[in-house]
Amino acid sequence: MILLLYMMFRGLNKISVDAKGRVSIPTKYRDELIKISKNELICTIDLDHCLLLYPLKHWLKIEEKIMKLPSLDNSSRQLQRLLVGHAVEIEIDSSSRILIPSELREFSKINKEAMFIGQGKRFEIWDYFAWTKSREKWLQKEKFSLPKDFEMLSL
Amino acid sequence: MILLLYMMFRGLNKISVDAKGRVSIPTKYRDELIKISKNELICTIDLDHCLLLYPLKHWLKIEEKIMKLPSLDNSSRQLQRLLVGHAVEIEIDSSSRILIPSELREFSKINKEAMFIGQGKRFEIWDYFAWTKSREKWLQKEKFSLPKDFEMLSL
DNA sequence: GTATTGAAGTGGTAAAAAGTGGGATATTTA
DNA sequence: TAAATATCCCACTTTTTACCACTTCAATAC
Repeated sequence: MILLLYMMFRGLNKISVDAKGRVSIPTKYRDELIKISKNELICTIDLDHCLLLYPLKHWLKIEEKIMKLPSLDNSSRQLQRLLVGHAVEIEIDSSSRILIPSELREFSKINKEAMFIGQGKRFEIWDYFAWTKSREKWLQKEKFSLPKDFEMLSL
Repeated sequence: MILLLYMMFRGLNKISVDAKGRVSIPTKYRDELIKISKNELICTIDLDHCLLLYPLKHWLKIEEKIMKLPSLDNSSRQLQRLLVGHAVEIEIDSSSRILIPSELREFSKINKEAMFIGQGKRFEIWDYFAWTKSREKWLQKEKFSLPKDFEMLSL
């Protein structure tokens, strides 16, 4: 694997979920993920009904931002309840698997097959079917409406 | 559990309420909660019809802020009556349970099943059904409108 | 092509821990 | 003092977790 100073996760893997809700971390991420997270991970939900997997250290920065939002503002409270409210500490077991808590599995509809997606400093975990269906939708690109500042984004 | 200098509570647990109105504190929070609160807790109501559970020490700061609001302002008086007016001291019993006062149970519609949610320095306790219903609503994310400064919040 | 080795993936079991309910005792309140 | 409520303690059930073992796949050597 190519080594970088600031490691970014990328790419996607189809993975299977066993009866207890365990998924094994794709091999190519294992060593790096354990190293940078010290096996302290946070899993939480995303507004798009998938799950987010963060190294704890990185999560804490996000959590801090979220919890500083004003307590009497409705949207802020909602975001706090959704993201922080669902955040669970998890760790990689001796077989390089993580156990996805049943609440999060239920929320994300993850059942037997999932998609594990590198997204920079975090991963997303999708129910496989939900992933393919969502992707189709995203590819109808007329539905894109990027914030103003990014309309000229050069890819 | 992962130890931090400034511990934040996060995550959620479904808990059952027994006939006496007791709920057991999820294990992962117990030690930390007893430690930082010295088993002096305050339970009060939230504007969203759930309950709030604070370590006394932290509650006192909030109470002070609320009571400093101008007495002749209607909203302030309302907030004072609601939050300070409903605040009750409670403690964790020898079985790591708390007894939710019947008035608060009644207010929050908490009956047999509840959701216990970590929210930074405090917890929220919801009736299970009310929680799931509210969550659905929050997830319709087009309804989100965060304060200006946070619109570009990078997760 | 086949055998061997090792790593990775998968599934299961058993021990431990946590959650739950209920009875008995104590305390408060009317 | 009686009734209602709160508290403590024990026991049962369910869930969780750690550990083990088997299968499958891939790479290498013969």
